[in-house]
Formats: sequence, structure tokens, C-alpha cells
Amino acid sequence: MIYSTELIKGTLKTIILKLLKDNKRMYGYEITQRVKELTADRIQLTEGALYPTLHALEADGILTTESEYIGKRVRKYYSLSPKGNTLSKEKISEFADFINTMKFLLDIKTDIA
Amino acid sequence: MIYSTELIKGTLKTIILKLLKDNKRMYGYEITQRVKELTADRIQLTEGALYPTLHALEADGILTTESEYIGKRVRKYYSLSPKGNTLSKEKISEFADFINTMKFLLDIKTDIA
DNA sequence: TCATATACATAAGAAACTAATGTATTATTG
DNA sequence: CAATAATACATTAGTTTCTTATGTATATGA
Repeated sequence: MIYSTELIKGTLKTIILKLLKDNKRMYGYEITQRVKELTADRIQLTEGALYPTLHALEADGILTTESEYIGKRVRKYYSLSPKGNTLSKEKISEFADFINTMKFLLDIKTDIA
Repeated sequence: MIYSTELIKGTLKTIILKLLKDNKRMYGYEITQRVKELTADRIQLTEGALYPTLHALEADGILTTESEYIGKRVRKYYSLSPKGNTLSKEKISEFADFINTMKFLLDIKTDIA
């Protein structure tokens, strides 16, 4: 199943914050690949959405960056700031709560598997 | 918990289609009240989002309408067309699938209650 | 060597929302 | 019975956030 784009909207920040919570530091391209892999291609982040969001999170003091050269190519690593660490937890639990509300509203049964 | 607006984005159509699937016919204001009630005020649809969406769904042949006078006031009832009935099922199962993907991605445990 | 993958970035336009405003009727309550 | 809140529709300006396209450059594999 490929999700309609409208459905994924609003989840990008949460996804980024979750991955960085688990991985200490990641670079943009790596994030796109990891999400693709973890969701069996169901969610494919586009660069046009990802990079501006990363820049905004950095500007807000939620992410910090370190740039490194890999050969001649720059790679920009992102990490959670303390503020970002807090926000990460908040966003994930907000989404967990949202799931429960929507499951009730849409009368969706949990799979027992 | 009050959800961040970005989170609810993209779920409006699905919510409308689910309510109309269960209720045969409903009017706009009724939909806002029902959602508020069913979610314990967690999701509050705004009229500026709801009415244009209802109009768009009608224009797409997904919803049909009947206007009735209640006293001197017009009330506009919406119902699912056959096409809308199909779409309703699709949207709900798409969201159910999306929930599972996100639960896995964010490592969210299902509540056993 | 040619195509694909890696890796960053921006920018125009579209979609979908918020917040505000507008109009009008009906019900409640002090 | 006057004022307020609730009911019920609708639109619009502006914002956010995305898509799609484009741009630049290096690295890899066939």
C-alpha cells in the first residue's frame, strides 16, 4: 500500500525526531533511506520536504549539526539538542495518543499479531 | 491532550467519510459536534476547514446533499454516494494500515486495555 | 564511459489549513 | 425581555507545508 500524501502530512518532524533519538546522529540522505527501509517503501521522504524541515529544526535549536568531509563530499550530521530530546519524547507520545483517538473514532481494531 | 494542528492535517476527509458511513446523513455543524464529543474535545474541526472540504467532496461526486428548512433556517444534509461508500472503506483501511506502519516506525506499544 | 547512487540545496507552485469575518435564526438565562 | 450563547451556513486573506523540478557535485558499478 502506498499512502496518499495528505495522510503523511504532519508526521515528518515526529519521524525525524524519533530516528535521531535512536541514532544519536544521522545525515539527511541517511534519514530518507532509513525511513524507506523501515517502512518497506511505504513512506518515502522527499528531499524538498526533508531539508527545509531539518534547517527549520536547527534554527529552532532543536537539532545541532556537524559537517564532515567524506572524501571530497560534505556530509551534514544532525543530532538532538537537549531541547530536541525533550521534544522528541513529547512528539512521540502525542502521536501515540493521537493513534488511540483515531482508532476509536474510526472504529479500527488492533491486530492481535 | 490537545493535538498540534499539523498532526490532524490530512485526516479530515477520512473522519467525514467514516461518520457518514455510520450515520447515513449528517449536516456540517453536526459533524463538528460529533467529532468533538467522540474525541472528548481532542479534535475540534473548524468551519473554515470543514465546509470547503464538504463542498469539494460533493463536487467530486463523493457526497450528495439535501437541504431542509428547520424553522426558517436551512440545514444541509450530506450523504455518501455509492462512490463515497467505496472511498470511505478505502480511506479507513488506508489509515488503519498507516497506524501500523507508524507504530512500528515510532516503536509505539499497543495498549492492552 | 555511462548510468546510477550518494549528498547537499533551493525555488515555484499547489494543497490544505487557520483565523477572521459575515449573515441569520433560535434558545437560554438573569 | 434583553442580552448572550448556541446553531448553521459560508467565504476569504494569509500561512504552513508539502510536491515537483531543478541545480551542483562526487562516487560507484557495470
